[in-house]
Formats: sequence, C-alpha cells, structure tokens
Amino acid sequence: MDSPAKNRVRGSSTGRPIMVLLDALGRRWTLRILWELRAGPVTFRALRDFCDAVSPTVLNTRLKDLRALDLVELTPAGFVYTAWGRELAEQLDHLSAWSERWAHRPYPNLGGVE
Amino acid sequence: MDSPAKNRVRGSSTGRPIMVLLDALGRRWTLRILWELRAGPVTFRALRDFCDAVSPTVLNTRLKDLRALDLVELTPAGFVYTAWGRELAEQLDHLSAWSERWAHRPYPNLGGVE
DNA sequence: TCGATTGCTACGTTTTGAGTAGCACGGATT
DNA sequence: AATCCGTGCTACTCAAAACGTAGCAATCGA
Repeated sequence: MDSPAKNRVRGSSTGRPIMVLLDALGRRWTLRILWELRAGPVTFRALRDFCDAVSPTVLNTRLKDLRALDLVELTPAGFVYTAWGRELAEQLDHLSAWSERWAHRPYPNLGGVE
Repeated sequence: MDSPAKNRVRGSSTGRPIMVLLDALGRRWTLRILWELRAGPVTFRALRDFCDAVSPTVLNTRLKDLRALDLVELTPAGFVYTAWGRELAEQLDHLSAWSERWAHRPYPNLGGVE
C-alpha cells in the first residue's frame, strides 16, 4: 500500500498550502471520509460502513493522512474533526448547499449520468 | 481506461448531489484541473503543463467528466469554466484562503510532510 | 476466561493512472 | 498543392493504487 504521508504533494513540489490540500483531498475517499465525519465521533468500522464499505486498507491510510494534516483525531469515543478539520468541514457544507442548486439546474445532463 | 462519466457516484447510489460532487472531485487531478483553469482559456496542452505533465489519458477523461457535469466547456480559445464551474471555482478560492491560515498553524506537522 | 469490539494489517486480485508515441483535423505558409 | 504547425485526443504497455477478504493484537465487560 502507498504511504502518501511520506511523499506529499503529488507533482508540484512548490509546497503551496492549496497544493497540499488539493493533493490530499484529491485522493480517493478523502473527501467522503471528511464528509461522513460530521456524524460526530465515529468508530473505524462505522466510518467504513458510512463510506460504502471502503477497503480498510485505504480507510486507514486516509485517516493516517488526515491525522497527520491535523484535520482528524482519534478520541476514545472515535474519530472526530480537529478544530481545523471542523473549519474545513464547514466549507464542505457550503459545497453541499451549492451542489443542491447545481444539481437542479435546467438541462442538467442528468448530473453526468448517461 | 475508465469512463467515470458512465458509472457515476462510486458506491452510494443515492445520487445525492453532494455525493456526485464528492465523487467527481475525489478523482485524481480533478480538483487540480479545476484550480488551474482559473488562468483563463487554456489549451489542452497548456493545462497539461500546469498540472505537472499529467498523463493526457487522465486529463482527457477528467475534462470529459467535467464537461458532462457542466462545469467546464471547450471554446475555440481553449477550456474554460462554465457559469457553474466558475461558482465552484470560487469555493476553491475560499479553500485556498483557508489553507493559508491552516498551513501557518502552530506546530503544523510540516503540512503533513515527514 | 470468554466473547465481543476496538483499530489496524497482510496479501492476492482488479482497477486506475503514468508515460510515451502518435493519430486526425484544421488553419496558416510557402 | 504540399508542408508545417498546433489543436484535441487516443493506443499502447507498464507501474501504482485501491479492492476485498481474512485475520491479528489489544482492550474492555461479563
């Protein structure tokens, strides 16, 4: 399995924060995990279920990354946002609100479905 | 090569807009492409350069998806945001602004780098 | 001590992306 | 007309990432 925590920022080694972020969020399941964590403290297995039974290998890798990025932490009650993570999650809320408008646009190409 | 435009929304077939979006944005290079498009009309090759010489296979697949999602379109001058895409890109601007604060947090774990 | 649950790992298979070459088309030049 | 150039895009092989299942060590309660 890969270890993205080590070789950060795919390409673009400028190290600009947005690049670090886009790189992390662009990995499979990262956004989804971040999104599902809004349910409150969630155990590894519960989170896995929320994420359509994502492979534990990947889930663990992502959680490790998110923890390294100071966005998620593990408490006795389960995985939760850090303060930073909560701020990021709020942006996802905006994204969600926007996506509702976007999805109901006229002639929506069926949201990409064919 | 895959054709995400056909089998949308990895897992979670609820089809909720946010899921469609998280799924699309969670694919490799999608966020980055969306980000780099803020440079204005960009040709396929220029965009490829902006994205650290991403493989044309992937770039094309992503652009096809983004166009299907009504976020990007191809004009004679090059690839540009649609109206919807521009709105989404604005959210990325907020994300970028936030990431600057986030990156300069005290004891930042070096932004995830080890 | 036993069972149940926790986070997490090993490992073989499948899917996805990387990397390079090159195609078909269109417009300008010669 | 023939040539060159840049456009979006595709074919191909190979490497990397993710999947899917099984199962581990640790912990807690009964």
